[in-house]
Amino acid sequence: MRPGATEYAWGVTVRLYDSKAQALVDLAPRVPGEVGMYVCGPTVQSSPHIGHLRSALVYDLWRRWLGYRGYRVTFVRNVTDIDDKVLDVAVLTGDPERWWAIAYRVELEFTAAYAAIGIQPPTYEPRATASIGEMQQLAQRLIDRGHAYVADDGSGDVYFDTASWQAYGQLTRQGREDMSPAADADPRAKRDPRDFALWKGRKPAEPESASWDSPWGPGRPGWHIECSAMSRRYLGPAFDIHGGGLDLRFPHHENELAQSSAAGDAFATHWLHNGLVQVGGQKMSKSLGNSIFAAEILDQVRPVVVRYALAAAHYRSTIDLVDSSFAEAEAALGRIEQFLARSARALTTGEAVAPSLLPVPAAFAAAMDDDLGVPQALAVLHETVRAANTALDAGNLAAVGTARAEVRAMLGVLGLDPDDPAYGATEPGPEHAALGALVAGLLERRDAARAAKDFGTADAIRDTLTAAGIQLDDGADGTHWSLT
RNA sequence: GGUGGCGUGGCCGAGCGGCUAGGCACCGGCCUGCAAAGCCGUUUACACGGGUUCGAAUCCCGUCGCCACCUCCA
Repeated sequence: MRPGATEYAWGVTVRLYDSKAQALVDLAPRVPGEVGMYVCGPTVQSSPHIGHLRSALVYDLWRRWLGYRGYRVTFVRNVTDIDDKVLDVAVLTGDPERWWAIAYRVELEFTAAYAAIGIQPPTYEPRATASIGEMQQLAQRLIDRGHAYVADDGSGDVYFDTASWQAYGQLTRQGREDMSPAADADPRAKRDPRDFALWKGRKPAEPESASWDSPWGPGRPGWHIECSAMSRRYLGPAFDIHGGGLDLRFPHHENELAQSSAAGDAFATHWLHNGLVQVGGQKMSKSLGNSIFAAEILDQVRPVVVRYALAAAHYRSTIDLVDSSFAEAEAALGRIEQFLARSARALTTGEAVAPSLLPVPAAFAAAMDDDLGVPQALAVLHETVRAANTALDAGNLAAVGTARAEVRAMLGVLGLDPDDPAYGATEPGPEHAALGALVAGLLERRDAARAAKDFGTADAIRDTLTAAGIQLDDGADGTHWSLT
């Protein structure tokens, strides 16, 4: 247990905006000290974009913060690897039977992108295709309870009977009568357009490899029931937090809630919904062609900076990415990194403990406790850095040491420590030593030139190093260099 | 049309009737041979129009605008 953990666990109040209650509420875990959390993962049909990264990041931050607060978090994020969309993409490749190859390739892309920005792997990451039996059981339970029916057209479809569940619409506070029922393009054998598929009977044109035997004939699960079945399997019939993108509230989350409750499960106590990402004031969409894909941005911007940019805004607000967004994140994070480098040089003793085990300032904790107030928490972080820089200039090394520990603790909790191995930080190797020797030689010549007031030569050397991506810092204790 | 959410200075954001949070950026100053880094300081606000009040970003009314969902979507 980390130092001070006793003062954190269970006595503290983490508040969150519960989008079902539509209010800021105290987190009230079902089992004291433990939190079960389910988040809707991606449908692995096409490459991850920055919106996917933001969503995953939001819940990674929640999970890290709850963990810091002493909760044992069981975090489940699924992979929707069987779905209409996946099959549609497979058809385009000309080999629909191998839909699973696409799903797996895309899943690997997601995993790589998540890892790049320091998103920790979930406790469990179930694929939908591995829980088909649970999905069938849930559908059967709903049929038995009179909340679902087998289509009477011989299709093998099973639908949830929205008319049989008076609470339908409770998550998004819509009356069933208000839901525009005319929009159903493919009513099939639904009794009501608002009903939705729990099980989709296999159509002749669909790949054999995408169908499973069931009491209602061969077919595959509907999208909504996948999450109900997987959350139940890994977290139980009742758990604490269900998260997902704002765009999933309806119908996906509404349907999940309806299915699970109608089946007799208590389901999630709290609901979290993260804001979406826009680009230049516009929604990202395929038709506009303005999507920022993860691989693309990670190629252009340091991953830790991408994380900073996406984490800096409050999780419920829309992030509008503009041209300068990442440059601003780079500047803000650079300031912190500069302090880390400066303070490391000044302090002779290294840190003995990992940053994740250090305590954060109370103001930071208070901000995070209040519905994950990362913007305010970052303000505390920057204030700490400024105070520490002042202490550094004053030569107050004890204060610097304390502040540095706090800064590293805050960065650790936010997953923003640039030295974290997740960002590929490695021990300096022989290349670094060789470079250091070369730079040291140049710096000696520059020092000599400066001593002789030959600033033309001194500046030429600095320009050469700058052009090579090496930044100089003339301090009272000599000149230091770093890679920019 | 329905259901939610929201409009605070270049950006992120606090504020919940009075004491004009905070951070990042910008600009100016200090430091420096000059830079860089650091520190200090200043500027730019409460979508609009009414009203209530001694006093409103904060309360009330109206207007405008934006976003999400209602069809697959993080």
